[in-house]
Amino acid sequence: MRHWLVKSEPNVFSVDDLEACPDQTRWWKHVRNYQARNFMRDDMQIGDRVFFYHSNTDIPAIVGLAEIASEPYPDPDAFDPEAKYYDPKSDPENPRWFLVDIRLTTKLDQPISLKTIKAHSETLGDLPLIRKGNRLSVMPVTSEQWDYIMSLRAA
DNA sequence: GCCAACGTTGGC
DNA sequence: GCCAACGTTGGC
Repeated sequence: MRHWLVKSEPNVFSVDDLEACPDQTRWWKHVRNYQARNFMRDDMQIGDRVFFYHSNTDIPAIVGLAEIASEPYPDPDAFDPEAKYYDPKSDPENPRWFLVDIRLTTKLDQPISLKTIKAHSETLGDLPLIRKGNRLSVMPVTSEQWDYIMSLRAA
């Protein structure tokens, strides 16, 4: 099993929005970045655990725990000329962009803030989230990092 | 293939 | 609102 961290801007799609979805499950985000795409398309598996992170907000933080709820599948909006995320270079025969569904398992009572995570950068320094300039919207988390971050919940 | 210009991300 | 970092685009 792998672990991931996915970013979402709460004014676009928040953990509360995910919680309100049927079965707390929804497709996740129009990724248009090849590195992120490759993680989703090639490495994500049903049941993988996911940190749901709020970016670009007052207190950037991990706000929920989720899991991958579907196999990767082509992003239908990439084929729709009317859609904002239409990409004429993606076609159904050879789709360029992919989605997975995610299911919220736990909304955290006490979010784990970026500030807290950064305070442990000596241990978590390899986490792309806290590497300077990193803008990946989906990134792998090692099981050690996962456990360590979970241990910060009580702090 | 190079690289300047531009757009986006996202913390602060 | 600012700005650093980075990816993409497009002229050459």
